[in-house]
Amino acid sequence: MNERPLQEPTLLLLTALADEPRHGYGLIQEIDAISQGRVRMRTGTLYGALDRLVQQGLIRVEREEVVDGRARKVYALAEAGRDVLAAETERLRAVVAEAERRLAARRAHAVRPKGALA
Amino acid sequence: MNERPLQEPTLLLLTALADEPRHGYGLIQEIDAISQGRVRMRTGTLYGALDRLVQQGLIRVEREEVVDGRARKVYALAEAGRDVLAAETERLRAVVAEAERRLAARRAHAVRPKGALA
DNA sequence: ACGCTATATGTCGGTTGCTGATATATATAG
DNA sequence: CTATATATATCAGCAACCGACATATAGCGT
Repeated sequence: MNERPLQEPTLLLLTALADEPRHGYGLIQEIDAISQGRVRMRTGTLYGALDRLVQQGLIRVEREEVVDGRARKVYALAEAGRDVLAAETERLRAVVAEAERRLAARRAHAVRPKGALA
Repeated sequence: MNERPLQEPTLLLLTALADEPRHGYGLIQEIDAISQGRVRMRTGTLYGALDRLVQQGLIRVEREEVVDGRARKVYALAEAGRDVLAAETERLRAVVAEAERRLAARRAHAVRPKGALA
């Protein structure tokens, strides 16, 4: 089992699956929405990651269907994936809070860029 | 310029430098503290990342000193690094909030593992 | 009929960042 | 004189991501 922290594309994938099952292409659009257009999931990342996550038991193939003549694979978050996502978000939340605290509480060490005025 | 999202070791490095300058080995201990012992930064990751971040202009070598006969390099967060860290934390905070919202608002689609009883 | 865009899945080479191991050196404690 | 803590550094290997390409159907405009 891989205990390494999730990279962002993977984190977003699990997040996009957290409320309901979706198919690959739908995930691209969903992630685009979640990130307010800042992250465009590439298909190379997507389908590789989906296979990997199924392999790891974090998600599973819910069903395969054909809609408007186009084949779809619908993925759902598995229990293990839900646990991992919950743990990961909690950890990240702590890191984010710490970073913001430090950014606010920075010292006089603070960098003064050459061109900056008082 | 690399616009890819930061991985966690890098995020923690910038966070650890956000309040005041520190030297390499001090960063290992600081990150250990920040993450409540959950992340042990390896030297292989550390010194590689420090070089890379200097190269990218996110941090800089503040000074070199000798304390108790041991040489140190003290790194400080640069303006660019501060900006990146601020942007990154803000983005992560949104993702974390979204993930938690979805985890809470999950549907009846919820996974029922094979062995589970009612 | 033809081309373009959106939908939909997939492969593959290359790059990047992290891991784990190894190396080097000084100071302190036992 | 050995072990541990402090301190920096390199390198092979690996896993995940990126970008480009491939394939196919549906629908819309011209």
